[in-house]
Amino acid sequence: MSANYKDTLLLPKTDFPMKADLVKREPERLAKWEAAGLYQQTLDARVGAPLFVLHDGPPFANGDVHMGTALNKILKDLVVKSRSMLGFRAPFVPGWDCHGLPIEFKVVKESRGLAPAEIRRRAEEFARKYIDIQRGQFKRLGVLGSWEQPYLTLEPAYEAEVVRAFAAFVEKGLVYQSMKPVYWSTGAQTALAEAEVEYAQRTDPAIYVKFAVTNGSWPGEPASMVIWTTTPWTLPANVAIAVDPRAEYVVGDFGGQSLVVARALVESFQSATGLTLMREFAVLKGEELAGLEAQHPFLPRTSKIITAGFVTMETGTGAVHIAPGHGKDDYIAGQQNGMPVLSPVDDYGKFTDEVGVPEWVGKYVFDANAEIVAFLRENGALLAEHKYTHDYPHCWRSKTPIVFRAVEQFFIRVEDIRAAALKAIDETQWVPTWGRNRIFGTVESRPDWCISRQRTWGVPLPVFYDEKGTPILDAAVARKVADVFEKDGTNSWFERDDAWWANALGLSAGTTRRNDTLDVWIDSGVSHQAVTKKHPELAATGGVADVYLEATDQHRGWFQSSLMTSVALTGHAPYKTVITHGFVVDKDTRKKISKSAQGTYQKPMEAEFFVNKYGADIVRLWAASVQFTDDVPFSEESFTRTSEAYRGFRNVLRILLANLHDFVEGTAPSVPSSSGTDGAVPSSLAGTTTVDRWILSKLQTVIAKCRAAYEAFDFRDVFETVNQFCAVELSALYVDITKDRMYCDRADSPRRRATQSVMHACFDAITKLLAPILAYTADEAWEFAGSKTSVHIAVFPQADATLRDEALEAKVDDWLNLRGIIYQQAVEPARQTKTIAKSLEGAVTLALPEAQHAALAADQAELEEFFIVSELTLATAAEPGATVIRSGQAQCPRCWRHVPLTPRDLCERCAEAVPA
RNA sequence: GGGCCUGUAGCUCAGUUGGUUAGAGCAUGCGCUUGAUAAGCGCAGGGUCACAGGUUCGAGUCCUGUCAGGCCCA
Repeated sequence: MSANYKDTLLLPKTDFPMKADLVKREPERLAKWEAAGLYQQTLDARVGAPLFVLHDGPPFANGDVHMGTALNKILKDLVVKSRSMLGFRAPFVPGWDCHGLPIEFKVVKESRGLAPAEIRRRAEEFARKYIDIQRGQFKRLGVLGSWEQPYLTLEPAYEAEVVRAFAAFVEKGLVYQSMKPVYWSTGAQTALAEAEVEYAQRTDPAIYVKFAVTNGSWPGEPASMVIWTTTPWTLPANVAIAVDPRAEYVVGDFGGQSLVVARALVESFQSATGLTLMREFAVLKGEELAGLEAQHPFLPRTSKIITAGFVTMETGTGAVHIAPGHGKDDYIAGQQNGMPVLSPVDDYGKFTDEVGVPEWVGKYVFDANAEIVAFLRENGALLAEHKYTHDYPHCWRSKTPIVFRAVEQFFIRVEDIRAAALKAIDETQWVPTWGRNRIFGTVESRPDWCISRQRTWGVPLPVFYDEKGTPILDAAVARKVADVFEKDGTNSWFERDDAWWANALGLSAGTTRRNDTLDVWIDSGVSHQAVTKKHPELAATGGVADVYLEATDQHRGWFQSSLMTSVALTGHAPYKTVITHGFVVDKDTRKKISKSAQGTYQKPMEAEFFVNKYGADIVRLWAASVQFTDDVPFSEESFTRTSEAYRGFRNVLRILLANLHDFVEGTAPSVPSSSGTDGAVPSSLAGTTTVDRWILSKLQTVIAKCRAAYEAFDFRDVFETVNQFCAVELSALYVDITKDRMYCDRADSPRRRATQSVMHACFDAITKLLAPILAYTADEAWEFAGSKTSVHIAVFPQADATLRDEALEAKVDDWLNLRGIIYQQAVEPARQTKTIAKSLEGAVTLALPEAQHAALAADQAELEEFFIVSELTLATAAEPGATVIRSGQAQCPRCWRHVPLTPRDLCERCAEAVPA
């Protein structure tokens, strides 16, 4: 009888393609989602459910989405989708940070000499272009959200909220004005950002100048401190001299003068000045000098000697001239020591009358250098002068040398809110936990927040000045400005004149305004007010989001700016939980792959490149498989590996679907679906065998673990858990073991139907548990399973405790150990010697200790199936062991098992399954 | 230079309060199957747990230092 029994088998059957073809299929599915309004459906499906809000930190609207940005957005999407499937109503309103220097810089670079309003129009155009590009790329990654109504920091309503927040800061007395040095272009009469500074070689006079100490008390008095500087023009602003507290300073007779010079620089000092150290009067530590005062060489005041960490022993004398109005380090040192900030220089780089020497007033500072040097020489304060060539910052537009110049800035008084901010930090949950220390440290030590910028592309600083130039810090005025902005946009600030504004706001004639803008960190920092509190679907949070999720650099950035503004406005943090992730780093070097390194980095790093090559689900699976709290290793190899794991998931879903091709839910005489949506009533486990109940028990653990992992934002654990379950429990064991019954049993045999019920439960659970991660593939499988609605509106299954059976799991663990023994000791060696080709051809003898032997005897038939062998003989022995021979029985031509055959030459089971 | 953090098989990661031959998945090699077939199954190899000290009867696990890397400051 050579009938082809293959046609009588119930082989797996499905149209779910083995080849994913994600690059082609994902866009089609995305189009379907959009047409059906899937995002809105996910919300509509949770009407009345508790609200969960992840508030989006706005990415900057320039450039393409690179892998770091993609990681961030995918992680957010994993949080949102999983919270939704955990039963929450989880709206996601994405946003963009639109103002700021990088955009202004690009716009101005393309076309110079534009009026402010024109710069702003072009900047907005630029921002909107990239918002569209990024929006498309984020959507393509499978991120669901309110993409058509995002929040943009350039929208009038948003800008108005920024100004209202400023008004509230003013009202609470947190805002004050003070001087601070900035890069200043005398050629363009504007402040510059660091990005607008370029370095060029320049030769300046380097001079050694002495300051006579007025109150020292050591041998060799009276002595003079000696400073070295390459910017003589900053000497009129000198208020202090900084020394290294731990360095040694020599008080000595240098060619007849008593001078103080750092020990380490005595030699270079001697050769530069020609003054020889004849005698040492004393040696002092820098810290011992602190507190002394020295006479300014040409102004009627003294300089205080202070200590500072930035003093080096590379050049000069170890004593550094400090002019807080002309340098960053100087400014900080001045602040720490309560020094005034002097800046006797005007917009054009000319000395003002504050300079203190009438002849110099009106002189361009770089021209004044020579006069100052000459003056010092005449007065005996100059010890030496030489030419010094160095890289000096220049204005990228006017090519003129830059001056550091203090200008009026506005600050938020951090001290007044620091304690409340620190308290708010401890009331927040930080993931990972060390995030708390990170932000606590920065908030604890941060200086006052400088919130004004001399920039064009930003929210105008709503401050007016009276005729004397005194700023009018008035909350009510600022609120009126906000109302105008909300109605007419912020360009009105630049397009209308002072008279219009004075009139509109009821200020006295002659009131003026300036073109300062607010720090962009204020923009995004008040999003908890402008977005979380205002968007209708988020409003119930009251401005406190459940989660903020950004990269670790945001501890000093957005996490902090949001915290400070929220504490200032409301007294509490704007978030309950803050999650941080690391940066994407090169797998081989472990060095970061940053957006700014894009130009020099040779390998591709735009998300689009990988999405178009591997598919969004591969990128998502990659994001879910890494420990995101650390830096995330990245390489193209990551994607080939991830693709392998993906295939594993896909093939398991496929074989389950294929085995369920003739399954009708509810007709089976056995187990419940573990679906949490349909409230399936657990029925009996009739028809099931040990292996069915085992996989069901395991499945409950998988469900419980994954739910807990999602709750803890541990997506990697979900990945590992489901991967392990699919690869080992399902693919290598359950599906393999049940092939015989699935293919060969009568279609409606209780055993086969029970198996299908179990497989259905597995498919249902795995598809849902994977849905947040494999957003496209899970939905595709769900559709092939016959669902009319998206898997993304489903909820996760609940673990069913009644299906958990630890004793049974322990029993199967024993079986698995025996399976290992059989394959290692018997089957594999027999294959090597070609005794048998596959395990089903074998007759195995398994020898066991007495007790174990007894325990197994009752399960003889199930064990043959479990081990996938035709015959199993149990024997006793001291140690477990196994042997195999080729089965002597004839092979059933249908199921290929070696078992006794009926007269029809089929085994008994097959004879029953195939009509005669 | 300071603060916070990271360093376990080729890759991605587990390793509970320090305790027997350090695990998993994937990848690799060999073999089987051809009724999940551009799939599936089995077996095997692979780690001086960054390095060096220290505490301990015993350390991947605790302490100190070094090196490499990251973020934020200076």
